[in-house]
Formats: sequence, C-alpha cells, structure tokens
Amino acid sequence: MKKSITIKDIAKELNVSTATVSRALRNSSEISKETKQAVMKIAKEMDYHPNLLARSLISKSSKVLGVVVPTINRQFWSNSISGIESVAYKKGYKVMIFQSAESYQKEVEIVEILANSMVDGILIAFSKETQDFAHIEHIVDRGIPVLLFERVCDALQLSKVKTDDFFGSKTIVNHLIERGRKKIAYIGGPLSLTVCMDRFLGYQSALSDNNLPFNQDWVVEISDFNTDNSSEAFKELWKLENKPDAVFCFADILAIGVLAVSKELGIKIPRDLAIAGFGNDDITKYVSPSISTMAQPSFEIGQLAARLILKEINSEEEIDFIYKTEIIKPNLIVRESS
Amino acid sequence: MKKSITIKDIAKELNVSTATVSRALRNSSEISKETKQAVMKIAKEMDYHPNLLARSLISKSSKVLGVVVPTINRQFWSNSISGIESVAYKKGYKVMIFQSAESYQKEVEIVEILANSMVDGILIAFSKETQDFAHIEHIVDRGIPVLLFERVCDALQLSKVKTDDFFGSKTIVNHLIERGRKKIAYIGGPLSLTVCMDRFLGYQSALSDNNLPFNQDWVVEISDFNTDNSSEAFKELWKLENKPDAVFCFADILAIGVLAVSKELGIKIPRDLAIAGFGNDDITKYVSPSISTMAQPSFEIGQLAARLILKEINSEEEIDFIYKTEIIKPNLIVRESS
DNA sequence: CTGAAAGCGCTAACAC
DNA sequence: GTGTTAGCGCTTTCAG
Repeated sequence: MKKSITIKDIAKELNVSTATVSRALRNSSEISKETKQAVMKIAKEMDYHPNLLARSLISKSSKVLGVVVPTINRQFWSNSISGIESVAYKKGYKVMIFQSAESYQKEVEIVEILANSMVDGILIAFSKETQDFAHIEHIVDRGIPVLLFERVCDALQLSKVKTDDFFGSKTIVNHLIERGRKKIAYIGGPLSLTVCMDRFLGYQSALSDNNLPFNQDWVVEISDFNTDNSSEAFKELWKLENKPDAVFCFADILAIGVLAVSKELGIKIPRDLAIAGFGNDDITKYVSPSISTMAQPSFEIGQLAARLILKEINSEEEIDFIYKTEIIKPNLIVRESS
Repeated sequence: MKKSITIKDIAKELNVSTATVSRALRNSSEISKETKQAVMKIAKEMDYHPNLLARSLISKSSKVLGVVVPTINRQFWSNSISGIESVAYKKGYKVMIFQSAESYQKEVEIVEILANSMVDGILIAFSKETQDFAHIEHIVDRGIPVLLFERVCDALQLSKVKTDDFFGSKTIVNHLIERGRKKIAYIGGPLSLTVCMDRFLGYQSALSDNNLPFNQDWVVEISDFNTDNSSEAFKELWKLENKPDAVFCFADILAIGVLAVSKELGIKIPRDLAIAGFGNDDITKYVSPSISTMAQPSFEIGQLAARLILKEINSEEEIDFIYKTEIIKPNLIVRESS
C-alpha cells in the first residue's frame, strides 16, 4: 500500500496545525475563508482523501448498516436489499451485505464481525438453521441497534418487518377454494421457521373456514427449496389413492417444480390440478401456464426496515424509541394455473 | 451507543499494561501462559470485543474486499458475488457489496467511499453508463488493488476476468445456422459497452463465416434490458417485409420478452422462429418452450476474480505481480426453442 | 516476559 | 481564527 496523504502533510505544507486543516476540510465556520481555500487547494493538489476509518473511530459511527440475508441469489432478498439501500443511501449511510448461506455458524460469525466493525445498525433475516438467538441478544446488549426482517423471531423484543404470511397463505388458499378446489395439498418448509409455520397455519385456517377436511397426507415438508425437491414431493402426492386437485406451494420455486412434473405426467393445468405459489418471482409470470401467486412487496419491506432502524439509530434517548412490528400484506396475483 | 470494553479496561482490572493485554489476546509467544489465561478469562467475563476499525487503522488492512456491481438483482451478478465470497471467506476476507444501479455517478461515489475505507482491494463491474475511467485510474494510483470483472475496460491495465462473449455469441449463432436458420436477427445493447460489442461481433462473425448476409434491419439496439423492451423490439422486427427466422438475444431476459410476444402473435417456436438467449438464467429452463442459451460460469468467474485479486494483494513486491486477463468460455445449452 | 511511550489518521476541548 | 493537547482503541518498537 502506497503511503497516503494525511492532514498532517497538508498542515506541514501550509505551516498550520492539523486542527486547522481538519476544520477547514469540514468547512467549519470558525475558519477564515482564506485558510479554507488554501487548505482545499493544497488538499486537491496533494490528492488528499479523508480516512473514513479514523473518523469512525472518533465519532463512534461508521455510517454503515450491516445486512445479513440467507442469500442474495433469490429475488425476494435482492429486492429487499435494494429497498434498504435506497433509503440508506439517501440518508448518507452505506450498506454492507453479507450472506449466511443458511448456515447458523456463518451467521454468528458475520454478526460478530459486523458488531466489531462499528456498524451503526444491523438488519438481519435469519438462516434456516438458526434456532438459538443468543448471538443477537448479545449484540443488542452491547447497544447495537438490530432489526429483524422477514425471517424473524417472535421472542426477540426488537423492531421487525415482515410479510403477513398467515394472511397471504390464507388468501391464496381461499382463492383456490373459490375456484372450486376441495382437495388442496401443501408443499412447505420446516415448521420451526416462523415463515413456514405461519403459511402452514394460513393454509389450515382457510380449509377449516370453508369446512374442508385437513388431510395430513397432502402436506409435505421439504427443507431445501429447489425445483427438484418439490418435483419429488409432488410425485409422491400424485401416487396417492386420493389425489389432490390443487397444490399450494410455500414458494414460487417449488411451484415451478410441480409444474415441470405435471407436464411430464401429462397432468393438465389447471383442469386436473391447480397450482399456486408464493412470492411472485418473475418466473411465475413467464412460465406456461403462468402461475398464481402472492406478490410480496420485497422492495417496500426493505425500505420500511431501513427507515425503522435509522429512526432507532438516530433517536437520542434509547427510552423514547419503541420497537415496532410491521406486517406487510402481500397481494394475490391470479394467473393461468388456477 | 453503549460504552464498550477496551483493552484498557482489562489492563486496569489486571494491573498490567495495555501492551500485555494486546499481546495476550493475540496469543503472542512472548507472554506467559498464566497472564494469557488471566487476560482471556477477564476478557470473557467483561465481554470484551476487539475493535476491528482500530486494528485496521494500524495494520493498514481491513481484510475487506469491496465489490461493485450494477445490480445484485440478476443471477449473473449474485452468482458471481457468491463466487467471490466463497474464496474471500476462506482466506479470512470479508466482502462489502455495493450496487451502482447502472449509474456512473453512483459508481464514482461508491469507489471513493471504498477507497477511503481502507478496503484491501476492489472488484468492479462497470455500470452501463461508465465511459470515463478516471475514477479507477485514480484509485489505482493511490495504490489500491483493483480488478475488473465481466464489464471491463480494455484500455485499463489491470487484472480482468470475463466471459468470452465473442466466442459465446458466435457459438450460439453457429448453432442456429446448423439448425438451418438463415435469417438471424439480433437484439442487443449499446455497442459502447464492450460486452455488447463483443457479442455483436461474434454474431457478425458467425454470419460471415457461413456466407450469410448481414442485414442491418435485423439488428436492434435497446438500452434497458427488460422483457417489455425486447417485446417491442421484436414486434418491429416481425413487421418487416423480410422477416427473420431466428432471433438471438443479448441476454436471456430479452429472449423471454420475444417468447412472450411470439405467443401473442401465434408464432410457433421453433417452427416459425428459433430463439436463443445468453446467460442461462434459471428461467430459460422453465419457460415453455425452454430456451437455448449460453451458460456463463458466473460463480467460477467470481472465484477466479477473488483469487486473482487476493494474489495481487498478497504479493510482496508490486513488481512481481503481473496483471492477468482471464477469458472464460461459456457453454452452449440447446433447448426446445432452437 | 512485561511496561512505557509513540503513533495509526483524525477530532475536539480548551486555550490564546 | 488558530494552535496545543489529549485521545478514539489498538499495536509496536525499545527498554529492562
């Protein structure tokens, strides 16, 4: 690394103190116009750049928000990050993004690094593995603002922003029922995850509201969300004596897997089987038949999350800040598959 | 922000100097076992955490790589970032991700922030707008290792990693020709971008190698890569007296737009028209008919990029490091659309 | 083996 | 208006 120019160098060049240079560079009102201009000029000539780390060390604020998501490789997450960035950027904050890759171990490490790097706040969506939240409680104790989004933990008393999964799931299952379906299967994820549990409960609630039987055979739990797994899951469902006439999938990607198999098996969609997903990934619009789904306002969730944590960061008294939980309702998108 | 525990606090507690604490914490060999254990014990009890910024300030290394991409919202970019992370993480480096959102202005700001934050290296894929590379030359002059990936600039003498666009485009156009197509249209992006130019040249080269006419009417340039724009572009192509019998699209997303319109217009794929994309986004596999495309090894590009810049960062002498340019060949994936 | 002191680059009291 | 001094949290000579 090349030696970089510091305020010391400028001070020496101009025969003034570093304090003066520091003040001039930040355009402090107590510095004369002449010195300011002189400092600016030399700074430019010498190609001076302020060291942000040194500043953060003093100000105890790095103007950085840390974001931890399971992966940036799925639209929901990348969109919500874009939402976070859009508001953070406007307020002069940078965003540091990390992927836990659904690993608890990695999540813990990341949180530790972030906390030790003086980020001003952390926004986190838990990994699928995460069951223990000591790492979060720990940094909260250290006084670091933390906000949970989407993959949250109810027990933690913190601000939270997430999709209304119960509502979303109930809405789309109701839609299937309105379409005349009576034997609705569900392909979902591990119920230990709040999201999975909520969507499952929404599914159940829609059934019972409509006096439809709940059949355990029609519920499949898979842990890795990919098309192959859901294809497999659906194949099993289709082997049943009592076949479902609709499948509601926890996530769009799973619905895609079901769709693929249906084609293989010659099942006509939606005549023989209705399919519904969750998330409104681009892909649901372009496959044929296109897939009905719930649109999650991912970008807005990110924006809201960022606004909330920035408010928390900038609240003078810790006392006057109250943790808020925002539950965002997703929208039903009806397409050809139902 | 709560007051945090520092080595000073530990030192006071144990009646030793901060130097001793510092050494003990880093398990230095010149400290006795007893003091080490005592320090560790108290550190744990007091819930001490090292301030990474303070360390970076001294070591002049933050163990952070900065990554700048146009967006994380497309598979190619999120995958390549995952590739970068996977190797960085193993070597003890963190990755800070930024999105330029295709804005030159924002890209410049980001690069400045990164440079001033003592990141150990910067990996950048230029925004579509970027034509002037002074911001890069500038930080290179400051001694910061920079690597260009995918959206590179030939004039810059730096390490580069990218897809072999000329080869890829030529390969898939050749494939269309082998399939008997003679009137191949091209929907691409602004030729000022190297990627766009290279793919365009590959297209031309394939045509001329096969003694097929190059028809300017069959070439459309669009600047915003989305399905609507490519749908529009294709509609125009289809109004021509002399219609194409195949369309090669610069990116998969554009191919999706063409596919959508073809359905509307009742064009049979691939009978009346063959479609080819570039990128092998998941979606190309799931639409119907599925789309032929070139698979870009995005994850590998990221890995390679990270390895290269880490090598540069860790080369003692600046002299003994030679900038490398790695061009990765994409693979042809033939599907139903051609 | 351990401590004192200087310093990374910058800011902030407190003088004058 | 500007300089002096101290210090953010940590590491690193240099002594002893």
